[in-house]
Order: sequence, then C-alpha cells, then structure tokens
Amino acid sequence: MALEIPEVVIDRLPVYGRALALLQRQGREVVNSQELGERLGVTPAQIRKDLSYFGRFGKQGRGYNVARLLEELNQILGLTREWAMVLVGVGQLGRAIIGYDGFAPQGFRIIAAFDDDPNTVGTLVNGQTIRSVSTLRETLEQNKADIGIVAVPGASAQRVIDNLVDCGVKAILNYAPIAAQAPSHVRIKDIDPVLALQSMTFYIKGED
Amino acid sequence: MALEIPEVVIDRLPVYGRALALLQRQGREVVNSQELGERLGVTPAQIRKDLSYFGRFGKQGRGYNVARLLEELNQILGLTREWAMVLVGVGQLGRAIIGYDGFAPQGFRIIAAFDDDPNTVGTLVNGQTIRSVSTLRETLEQNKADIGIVAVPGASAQRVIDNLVDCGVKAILNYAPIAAQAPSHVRIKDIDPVLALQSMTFYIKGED
DNA sequence: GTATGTGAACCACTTCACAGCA
DNA sequence: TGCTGTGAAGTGGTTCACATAC
Repeated sequence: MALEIPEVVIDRLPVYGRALALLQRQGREVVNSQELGERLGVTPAQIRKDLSYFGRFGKQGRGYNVARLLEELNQILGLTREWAMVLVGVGQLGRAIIGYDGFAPQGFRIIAAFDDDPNTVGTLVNGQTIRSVSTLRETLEQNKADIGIVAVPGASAQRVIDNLVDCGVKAILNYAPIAAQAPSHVRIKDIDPVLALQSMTFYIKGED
Repeated sequence: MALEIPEVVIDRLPVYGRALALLQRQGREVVNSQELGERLGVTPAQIRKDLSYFGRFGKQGRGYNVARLLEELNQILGLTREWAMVLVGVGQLGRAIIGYDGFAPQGFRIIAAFDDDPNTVGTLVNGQTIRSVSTLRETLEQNKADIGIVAVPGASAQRVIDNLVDCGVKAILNYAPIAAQAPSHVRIKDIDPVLALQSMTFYIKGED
C-alpha cells in the first residue's frame, strides 16, 4: 500500500496534524472533514481521500476522533521520535534558527551548529557552542544527525550540502537562495522568502 | 492570453530568474532549456512550455539570451519596481527578517516594523524604529504598503492578518504556524520550516 | 544541424457522487 | 440520518514528439 502516495498528500498531512493539535488543545474530541476543511481552506473530499491512503480513521455519521487521528498522523509521518539536526551557517539567519522555539516542541533538536568564521567558532549562541565546519565529519561520526539545516550564503550552499550528504544526513532544509541538488536518497526542501514574494507580485502588480 | 496560467508556472518563474541572474553574473550570454533544466532539476520541456505562456523568447538552434529572458521575466513578475513591505512582529524571527539582506537587492523594502510589546516599541532595530501595532492603520494611511510580513505567534497571527488586509496590503507573507485565511483578492503565502521538516520525515523514517 | 514552441498524448491529482456503515 | 471511504469522472499539469525557425 505504501509507495504510490503522491508527495502533495504527504505535504498536507502535517497541516492536518497542526490543525488537529490545535483542536485538541481546545478540548475538542471529534471533528469532521467538513469543518477541518473549512479551517484549512481545503475541500472535505480532499481530506478524506488523503487519509484513505493510510487507513480508515473515521466513523461514519460522526467524523474523526481528534486525538486518535493526530496520533495516527504522527505515526505515519514519523513524528513519534526525536530528530537530530545540525545547522551550518551561524549568521543572523542561523542565529534565528538556533533560537527558534518552534522546533523543539515538535521533536526537532539542533544537536550542533557550525560556521567557518573564526570569530564565530567557539562562541556560545543560545546554549550552542559553535564549531568549525572543518569538524563536521568527525562530529557527525560521533553523533549521527538525521537532518541538515543550511543557512550559508548561496555561493557556498551547494558545497555545504554535498558535505552534509557525505556525512550521512538523510534530509536537508535549505535556506540558501539556490536550487540545491542532492542525490535521490536525500530529501531536500528549499525555503526562500524572496521566491515567495516574487511570485506573489505577479498577481498584485496590476492592482490599484 | 493572461488568465489561464497555472499558479505552479508562476511559482517557477522566479526560480528561472534566479538561475538566469547567476548565469548573467558569470558572464554567460546564451543558455538553452536543456542546461537551465539541469541546473534547476526541471525538464527542458517544462521550461519551454512555461515560457510559451508569455511569448517566444528563444531562438531555434541557439537558445535564450540570458539578459533578455531575465528582463522579460522581471517584467512579467512585476519585479521592475520597488515593493513596500511592513513587518508585524519583532521578536527573534522578526529581527532576522529586518536584518535579512536578501530583500533589498530584489526590490523588496521594509518601510516600517510593528510590535505590541511596550519594551520593544520605540527601540531601533537595524535602522528601523519599531512602532506600536496600534499605529498600523495611520502609518499605512500615510505610506501605503504592498505586502505585509507576519512574524507574530500563531495565536495572534490571524488577527494581525485581518488587520493588514483591512489596511490595504495586497499580499501577505506569513511566518506564523497557522493555515492563515485571507480574502481572495489578497495573495498569501505561508512559510513554515516545521511543516517542511514534518513532511520530509515521512520519507526518511524507514532508513538505516 | 540544433534547439525552440506547441498541439496532442499522457499522467497525476482533485472532485464527484453514492454505497455503506454508525 | 449523517458522514466516511472510495471507485469513477473530471480537471489540470507534464511530457512527448515534431514541425518550424535559425
């Protein structure tokens, strides 16, 4: 049953999970695809179809048990364990990433941070002692990391990514403004606010 | 010709533009869809098809003039002018956004920044005097902003977004971890690194 | 000869609509 | 009765393949 699930579906599951977690905090026990869809701007059929790839989690005439469905989604996505991440690049962006308090509650932990600026290496940032990039390999040999976060300038990003891949990370979150390449066994997601802005301008440029 | 262009196509144009800008800096004058595709991990046919929505920019047997195509894309996307942005939320993330040096070179300028913490209001961050959120309306009446950037906690994000929409912004870049809603005449893009991580774990959870 | 531009074919995702179950 | 789960239908996007232009 596993390997024909569209990637868009996988991308939506965390969105569902986030909404369910909110409902749970609000004390809701049951939700139907209609209401969940309204909250997320997604059609109810979409939600039901997406979930049907993985099992039957609802009850006809009633809807979904919030806690149960959330638990199932966490299981499906692999969110029941901790994930170890390393950060490369401790400039202003990197510092914000280290300080971001949204990772830890979801089980994503930054276990080490690297930079190549001698003035930064050795300093303490939010409880992390910054290491030299040249020690990346040995550090990761001692403590495996699942995910690499790249927050270096575009010009050095691909090199850093290759390096991380070599050191065995299985996924990369890339903040550098390049279309990064990675071998197919390594997942990669680019986050670039400028690209987001540059596509929105197409739609708003004619207005007022 | 305009209104049947798929949104995915619009989302890819800035990616093409970014690659072309790099080629231009490297002194390249011509590129074909084959090479551009390899650099971006996109099929050549995809690129040609995407561009064909807007005109014929290439020369058979030769390829595309880098400078010309870049100029055309900038025109199409509305990137030949400056865009005024306001930031709401000057916590750690907001500070990183103010300090980010990737916006200005692309014509995106933060003209004002707001927070509701009395200890933050009035302080100077990267040359920006932080204003009270309560002055959002009057500030935007004096200086129109095209785009709002939201970097507040999830719990207040939708309220801030509604506020920005009321004040006439035409697009919103939302960093808060919610599925934000906006009226259809306002473009909105969510940026959430946690969602990106949570979908990648699906693929890497079975490994090693 | 070489690479674009583009209908046509293909494929993937979304939505429909309803049978089936609570 | 109400809402899920799901084949089938529909829609939208991608890739093919070749006529066309340089």
